Amino acid sequence: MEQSPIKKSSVTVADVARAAGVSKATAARVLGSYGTVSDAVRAKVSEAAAALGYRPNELARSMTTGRSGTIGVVVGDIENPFFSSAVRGIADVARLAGFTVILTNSGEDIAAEKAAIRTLLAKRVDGLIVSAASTSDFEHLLEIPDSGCPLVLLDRAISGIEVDTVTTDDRAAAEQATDILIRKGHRTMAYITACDTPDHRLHTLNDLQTGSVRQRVEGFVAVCADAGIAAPLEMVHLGANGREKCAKIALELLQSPQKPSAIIASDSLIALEVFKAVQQLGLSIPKDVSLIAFHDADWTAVTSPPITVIGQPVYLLGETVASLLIERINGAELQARRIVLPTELIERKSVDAPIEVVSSRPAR
Amino acid sequence: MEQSPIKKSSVTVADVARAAGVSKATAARVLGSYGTVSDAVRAKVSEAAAALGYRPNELARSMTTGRSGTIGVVVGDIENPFFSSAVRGIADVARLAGFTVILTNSGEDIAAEKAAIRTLLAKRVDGLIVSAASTSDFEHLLEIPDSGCPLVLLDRAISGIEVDTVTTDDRAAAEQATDILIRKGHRTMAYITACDTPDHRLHTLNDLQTGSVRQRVEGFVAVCADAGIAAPLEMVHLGANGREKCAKIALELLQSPQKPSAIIASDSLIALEVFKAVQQLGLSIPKDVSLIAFHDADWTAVTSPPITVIGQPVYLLGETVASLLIERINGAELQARRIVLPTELIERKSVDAPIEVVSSRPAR
DNA sequence: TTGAAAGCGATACCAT
DNA sequence: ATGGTATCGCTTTCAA
Repeated sequence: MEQSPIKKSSVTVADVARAAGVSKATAARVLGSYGTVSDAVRAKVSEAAAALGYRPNELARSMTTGRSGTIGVVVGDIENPFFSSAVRGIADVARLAGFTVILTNSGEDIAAEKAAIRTLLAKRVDGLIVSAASTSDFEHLLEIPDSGCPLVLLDRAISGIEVDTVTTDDRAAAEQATDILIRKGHRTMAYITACDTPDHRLHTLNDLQTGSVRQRVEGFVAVCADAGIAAPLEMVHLGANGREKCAKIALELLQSPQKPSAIIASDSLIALEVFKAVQQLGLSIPKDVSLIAFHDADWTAVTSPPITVIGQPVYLLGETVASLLIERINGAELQARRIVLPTELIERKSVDAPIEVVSSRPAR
Repeated sequence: MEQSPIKKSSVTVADVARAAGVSKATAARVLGSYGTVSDAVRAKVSEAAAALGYRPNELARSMTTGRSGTIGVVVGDIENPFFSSAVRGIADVARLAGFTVILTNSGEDIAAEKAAIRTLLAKRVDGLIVSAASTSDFEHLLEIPDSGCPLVLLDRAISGIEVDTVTTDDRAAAEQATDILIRKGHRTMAYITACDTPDHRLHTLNDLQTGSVRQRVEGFVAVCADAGIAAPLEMVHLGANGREKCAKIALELLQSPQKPSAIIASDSLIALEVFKAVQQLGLSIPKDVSLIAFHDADWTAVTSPPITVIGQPVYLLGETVASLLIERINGAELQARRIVLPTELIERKSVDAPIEVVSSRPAR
């Protein structure tokens, strides 16, 4: 009496081999498509496998081959369109190369990031892509290549760690944006970011733990300084993570006595909250306040006015980071590569001269 | 002469056991935290493990325990904010329960979906969440529970398959939206969806392969029929997948002699293209055309005018589907549950009466 | 509490 | 071309 093909415990190579009347080794050869087998045997085994409903156990295979066919990805927040787009790029390249993606959200929390990496390493991913939450706390990242697992950094470089890194030219982009604003006559600006410090104030550039933001603020500050604007660091506003906090910051800023005449939003989520706040207060862009946002989110083109943005090749960023990683997995032994993708300032209608130019020249 | 702790091939329980001077079994007990060990031994082993830089091999563990601690997720497109939000919900619940998520994009392609599922099953995921591309081609889905792997359907129910399913009340939502439009006096409407058929035309409701869309169109058609509107099926427009195709459809529709006075967009991506098309043609919402969109994407509140939408609890959808799956993984043996989450019509400013009401009443 | 040994499901090396 | 068998790293009886 034959067993029904639907049995709980799975069918193994041994089962198939028995059914086909060959050795385990031979059955394994055809099922795993390696080695050499005669056509006759191949047919017999395939048939038996189909009849029994054989499904390979990739875990067992991974254990002996040492490759899991999996790459781990750690990002801050998959809900952020920036990351979803990058992840899509990663996933597409990975799939084409025969890899599968394990995705984890760190929520930009360093402890969560560490835990995620530990888990991923335990699952023996063939490689790891991480968008690091901190530029200073990265010992756990160093352990990755040490344990023999290739690592590629996404969007955020870390100077103390020699691995492939793919970023966009954040500094140049920020300089360009700031420059445009200053040329228009802006002197009081605000750079809003989700980054934060314990006391929510920015004392030095070293307080900025997100690599990309650090670069941008450096650019912002440098251009401001060149223009003779005092204390540019004080124009950087931290802690805009999550809708509420973000809205609160935007609202306070726009109602403050030192209301900036222009705002640079460090991502599209922040830009959206700024936009909402402006509407809510009955102000208008760019008359009352100019706005430039990082990330050319799809909706930024349809608002009134459409928003001037720094377009980043996000999908490409994902594709590139995945490609580099896969090269490493396949054994490429080269120096660490640092790829910087260009951005593009897309001028729309959210920037204009400030209403009252507070110039340093004597009035009248 | 001791080996450096940084050796290529990984440190195993056996290595730790040797270093700690205990048996492999004992070392495994403390490293895997199971069984009973004396405190003294535990300390010794832990110490040795730390010194050697031991990292557990989850693959090996999975092979003997039969659990991989992983759940597979198959969605159409992670870049679509609908799915990113749902995936975030899934990932959060999964992480709390100690599971990790393998994410795959099907691109709504049935072959890709099948391949993904095969791979996931081979990797021995503990459970599977899929947003099925087709309501009719689902034999491959049936094999999932047959092979002993719990399956939960996300957002799209399939009548022929008895598994847990979490959806939103698409039909009711569509009825409500359609009703609002008709009450305002609209008779010529357009329902735009990414769904498609070989000839891009909708002959019968059965042509609709996406579960959720099928429900919505049923609602749309039913309410239209109730209102005495002829041939509502012809008001359903297919193939709006991808920016270009989507834009093309919107543009054609808005310039056609039978220009609809109202449009229902089946997701936020479509709504955006419609919005762009309207702007591009110099038309205005809601004067020239009314618009209602499925999915309360964040930006829909800030456009001019803000868009009336059908808010879906997407993150909750993800959380729920993950919770159900995990219950099953933990052995829950109940009948298939079909959970339908409520939606909420959020009225903003994109709906108004049509300019010229083509009524069936005699003119004047 | 601890240890010895038998799997788990594949691959891989060595014969034949 | 095929078969026998050790092996991967861990868990899990079963004894001691």
